[in-house]
Amino acid sequence: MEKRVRLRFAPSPTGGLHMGGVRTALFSYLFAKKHGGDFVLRIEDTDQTRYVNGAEEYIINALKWCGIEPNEGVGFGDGSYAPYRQSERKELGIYKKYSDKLIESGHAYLAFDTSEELDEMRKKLEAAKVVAPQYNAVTRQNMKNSLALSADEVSKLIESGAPYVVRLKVPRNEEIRFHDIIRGWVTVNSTQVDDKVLLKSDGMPTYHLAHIVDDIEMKITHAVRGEEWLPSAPSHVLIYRYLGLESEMPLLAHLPLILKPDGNGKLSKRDKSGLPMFPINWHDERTGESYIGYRESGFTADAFINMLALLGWNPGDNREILSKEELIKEFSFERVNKSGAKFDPEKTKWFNQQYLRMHTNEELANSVMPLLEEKGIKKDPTFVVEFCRLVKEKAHFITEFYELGSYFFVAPTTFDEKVMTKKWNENSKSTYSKLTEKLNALPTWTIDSIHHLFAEVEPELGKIDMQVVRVLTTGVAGGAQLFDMLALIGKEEVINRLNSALAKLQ
RNA sequence: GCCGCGUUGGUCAAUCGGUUAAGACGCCUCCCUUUCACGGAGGAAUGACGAGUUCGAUUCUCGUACGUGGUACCA
Repeated sequence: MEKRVRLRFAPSPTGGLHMGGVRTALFSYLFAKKHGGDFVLRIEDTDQTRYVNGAEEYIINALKWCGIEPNEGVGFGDGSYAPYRQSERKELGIYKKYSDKLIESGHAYLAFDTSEELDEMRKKLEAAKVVAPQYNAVTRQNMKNSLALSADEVSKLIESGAPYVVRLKVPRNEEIRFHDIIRGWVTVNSTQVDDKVLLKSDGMPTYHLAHIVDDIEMKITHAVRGEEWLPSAPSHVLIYRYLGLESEMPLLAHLPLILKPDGNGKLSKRDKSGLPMFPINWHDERTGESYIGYRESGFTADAFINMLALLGWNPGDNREILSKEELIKEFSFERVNKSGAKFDPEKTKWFNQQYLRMHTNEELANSVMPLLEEKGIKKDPTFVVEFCRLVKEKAHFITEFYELGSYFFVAPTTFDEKVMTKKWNENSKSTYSKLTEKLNALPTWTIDSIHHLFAEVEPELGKIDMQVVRVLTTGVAGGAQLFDMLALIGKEEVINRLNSALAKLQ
């Protein structure tokens, strides 16, 4: 029988979840859903010194907004493998149990070196021109550990209460080969792998031990994480092997990194393109810094998710706009790229624009209404719905709607100079005054009636320049469809605007 | 420094030894439009470099360069 597919997203609550992390969660989620499996949220809070208040809650809320909802885990309801916080799981004694097992089988050992002693060792080795100083098969003989010390000395140290860590005993010069679903076979020589700390002196496991123990205990079938973990994967393979569980090891998938749009390096917390790096607003209590989110920048969650999914993955055909259901249907790790992808702000905006157009005017109005109210604008829903219809074609963000169509609500005080200097002449005032009168005489005020009036009136009044009408009524050279816009603004307001504009102009 | 991973237009990318090397974003031109957009049609722009394997390499191998990640009692 095939094992039930189970994937986990396992962030550490050391800060806001950035978009790279969201993508990792997304890919895991898509794969789990595609195979009718489980998606678990596990919180890896083993480093109490870096714990940030509010980070865990943020992660949960961010996943919720994105629609990447675990069916099991912190914030989403316990399944059969609770608890889902490593700090709580430590109380179960599971990490200790596995670490003891490794010690008993001779694959791990106790190390009493203080951090000062470790620093000293590294300095000494550097001075001796050793390029990569590390705790390993050759250096451990000169350190304070249960392999170098006599049994007597070790038990004395333990009795005296000396703090110690548990380290993995990595063999010398051995080829470690493992398979990655995205990258294929990867081979590393164990000489490059150091004796990783498994259990810290405070009794907390490190990531290396903890995630393996939990993946085993939680029956995880696929371990998905960022490429930055690739170098430590050999250590993890060794742990599974020494535990006698290599054949049950989850399939590994190391995702390519998301890189900065310009220049080099991976995405940082802020980008000069102005686009957010976080899904929703993030305020770091510890540093006092705030970061804007995609949600608050006027992105829709479906657009954000779609954009992220296509950063490092594609469905194999030309489709770029895919719903969550389609993403689930099409997703596979085989189609994930190996190389890092530069984040493209322009394309990101384009994605949101596509989704903006797909949403109905009523849906958009629901999102836009509160934003208008913040500006002190109260309009009835039918007005806002029509406003959305007229503005959405040119908007990239919901938050742009007001800015893009402020003239719907506020009469102009200045008039686009470029247009006016080019198109306004001594005859204009009389022409547009007459036009105003004609408009004022219109018995009905609809898009069609306005349109017709403009067509009819030209032989009599001469050339009417639409852009001039636009500037007189809105002040700006660009904007929504002219007749539709005039219709929505309303007869009285349009006539007022024209009159006051004409009064100001010569 | 060492080790891992990567390298197709400016960016995202398809191709799984044989193509005029798709498509998308952005950019440019034209068309549509009595305004603004949308839309449509075109255009410029690409296999890092060097060897090898092969009848044939973007595709396989090696080297170089470049990029990126790791090198903690952090994840």
